Amino acid sequence: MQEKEISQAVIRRMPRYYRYLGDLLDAGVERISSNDLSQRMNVTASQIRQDLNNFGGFGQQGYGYNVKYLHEEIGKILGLNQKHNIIVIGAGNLGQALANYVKFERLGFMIIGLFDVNPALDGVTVRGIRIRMLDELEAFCGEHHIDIAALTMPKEKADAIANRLVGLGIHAIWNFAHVDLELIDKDVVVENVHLSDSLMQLSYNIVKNQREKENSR
Amino acid sequence: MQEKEISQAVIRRMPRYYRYLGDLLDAGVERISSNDLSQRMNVTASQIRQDLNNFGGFGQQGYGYNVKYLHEEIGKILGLNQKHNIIVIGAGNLGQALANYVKFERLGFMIIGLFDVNPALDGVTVRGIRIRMLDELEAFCGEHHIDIAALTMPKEKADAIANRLVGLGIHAIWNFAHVDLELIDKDVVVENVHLSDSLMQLSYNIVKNQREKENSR
DNA sequence: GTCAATGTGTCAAAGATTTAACAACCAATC
DNA sequence: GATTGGTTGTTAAATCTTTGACACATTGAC
Repeated sequence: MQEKEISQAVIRRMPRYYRYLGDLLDAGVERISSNDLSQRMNVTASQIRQDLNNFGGFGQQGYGYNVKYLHEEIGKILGLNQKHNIIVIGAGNLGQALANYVKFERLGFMIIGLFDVNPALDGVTVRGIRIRMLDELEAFCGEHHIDIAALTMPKEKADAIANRLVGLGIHAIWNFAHVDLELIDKDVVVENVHLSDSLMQLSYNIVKNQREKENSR
Repeated sequence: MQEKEISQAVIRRMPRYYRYLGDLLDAGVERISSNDLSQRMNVTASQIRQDLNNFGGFGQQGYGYNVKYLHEEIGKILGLNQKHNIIVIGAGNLGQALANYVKFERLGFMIIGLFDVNPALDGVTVRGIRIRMLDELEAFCGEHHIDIAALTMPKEKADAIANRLVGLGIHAIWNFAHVDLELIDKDVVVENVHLSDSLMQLSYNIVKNQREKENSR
């Protein structure tokens, strides 16, 4: 039934296309060729055409791509044509930062709940969103349809909470805790944001750069 | 002079090895085989051996890898044997979240400065780090050796600030702003953390999952 | 309406990454 | 100190990804 599995390498590039097309749209550009776009984005035109063709032919020979249409289509591919409700578990700085990020709402990601265990935070609101205690989780999930749970709490508690959420029917986890979640249900979609890993990668490249400079002297 | 370029695909996996080896170390495990590790990490043993061999032979036939030694060596590869000073530009929730993240310090990443343009934040301290106004940037960078600048401010200002930092001699940028930085110096190392992109990837996989479930009914 | 210019979709080649296979080596036991 | 079992480093094959090339459709100028 599946058309054909599309590699995650391709998927990783789609949000970037979406962003560039959005910028072009804002700038009033009506049409664009893969060649023109490739120069702006610093990738090959071939890659752009190949990537887009995974999802069907959005362009027209001799014309290029209609910016508005392509932007919309990529939006659909990424699921941005539907709203996604998010709850954030862990209302510390990071959790609150996510709640304050207005950009997400424009993409259809609505943060509708914040949870924590710290009684000092009970009832505090962040951009109109009330922080609730974790024991209200079950009731809240019963009342609202939740698509995504963002985990921004210490890693020690991540597995337990994640599986509690899975038990409540949540199918997607945006994981900021620095562990690989071990979930009871293998069908749950997990996207990890491991800031330490990102920092270590940066560090590797710094050291590499240093070595290269030393060697070229 | 360069030994051999190591692909970023390999580098991306190194922090994860580092983390697992750290956990094993804490658990008191002395030695581990690529096979055992591969099962814990859910990758192939072949990949582990191949990855590690990019940097030299850390193991011993018939024995495996010494956990402590390998952990240290990967640390060195990732540049964790030296301290890195970080300044954060943008002392909003995200900037403060980074400043509060104690984990980074244990890896040698020291956040020593926070900068913002909001006068209401002037002089406020986060975990002992004083928030400074952006016009103090030049003086601060003159007094301290800065390795990394983390950009957690709105994307509109990112390019200007980034190039100002590059002008001050900073060679690495940890970019949380949702733009591709256009830098005057191509030798600067940039590591992007695009949370929106990550969320869109998650969204794609949610929609994909939905489709698959529908099709299998 | 014709024709040159443009630019996609697609196929094939090149390149990169991952996996499998195995020889060479070490550890541990007897 | 020989022998068995275990495990690496490394080579080769398989797979996946990216790039290049071009047939063919469409546009726009005249």
